[in-house]
Amino acid sequence: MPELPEVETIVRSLQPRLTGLNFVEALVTLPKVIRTPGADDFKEKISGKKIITISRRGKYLLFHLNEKLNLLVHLRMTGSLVYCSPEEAVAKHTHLIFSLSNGYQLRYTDMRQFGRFSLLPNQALHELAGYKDLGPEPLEANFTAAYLKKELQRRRGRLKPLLLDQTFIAGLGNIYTDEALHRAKINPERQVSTLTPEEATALHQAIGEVLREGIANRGTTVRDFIDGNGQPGGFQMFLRAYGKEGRPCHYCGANIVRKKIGGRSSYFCPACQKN
DNA sequence: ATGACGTCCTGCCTGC
DNA sequence: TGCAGGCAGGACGTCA
Repeated sequence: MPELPEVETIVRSLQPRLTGLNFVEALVTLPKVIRTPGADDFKEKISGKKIITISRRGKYLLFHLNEKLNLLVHLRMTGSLVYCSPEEAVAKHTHLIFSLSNGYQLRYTDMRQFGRFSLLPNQALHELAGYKDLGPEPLEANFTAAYLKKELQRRRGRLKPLLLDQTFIAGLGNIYTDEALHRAKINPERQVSTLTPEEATALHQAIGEVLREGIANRGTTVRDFIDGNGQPGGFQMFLRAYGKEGRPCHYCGANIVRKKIGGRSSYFCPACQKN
């Protein structure tokens, strides 16, 4: 599931391949993946547009095109965007194929069909539900420990669901949230209001660490994730909590447990991360 | 306003 | 062995 480090990895792998190329044509075989405008409009409007650059915001990929247009992509759970030769066999669950001006293709494959594409002018982008209310980027300088402390004070409820809330922090998903909480030694069910300043500082530190290490290792491939060249990531080798049910804790050796919190599987050490 | 829950979707895993 | 059913999960809509 592409979270911030995986999306960043995709951006970095596609950027040198796609910058300066034009979209020639879009072949849409599953129209519902086009969120806005309609699939027909989408195909017509994207044809001939030039890719100026590619960036990331939270878990969104953003293709900046000429004529002030943006192609916004959210890969959700199982989506992938791969740059390849038109001669390569088309993978199962491929729903969208862009032909590029150098003869290559950019293909969108998504087993669960949850991913979505939007083609929007600059202004409409910042009015789009889900995008407009994104919280701060956790690797940007303005996401400080002091900021996190202050924001935690005005929120209620359990910590983990809050960290997954994209309007609170943009880009964290289930994997990196569990890893950050484990490193900070904070229980995912802790009531937000009970966090001490020291814990908030530790959490801030841990979030930065796991995201930076995730990016340095080109993302986490538990099952599906591949980058823009079709290559898996490497951070799964370094996971300490996520998916480690029954395995010894990196810090104390106690068995990692799994528990549903807010409808999501959460992995944590019951000894290090006491509630 | 806020939190909880259902929805989308397919492949994999479990249990009979 | 084969099949049915449950589970996984990000974001968003709906409901309380």
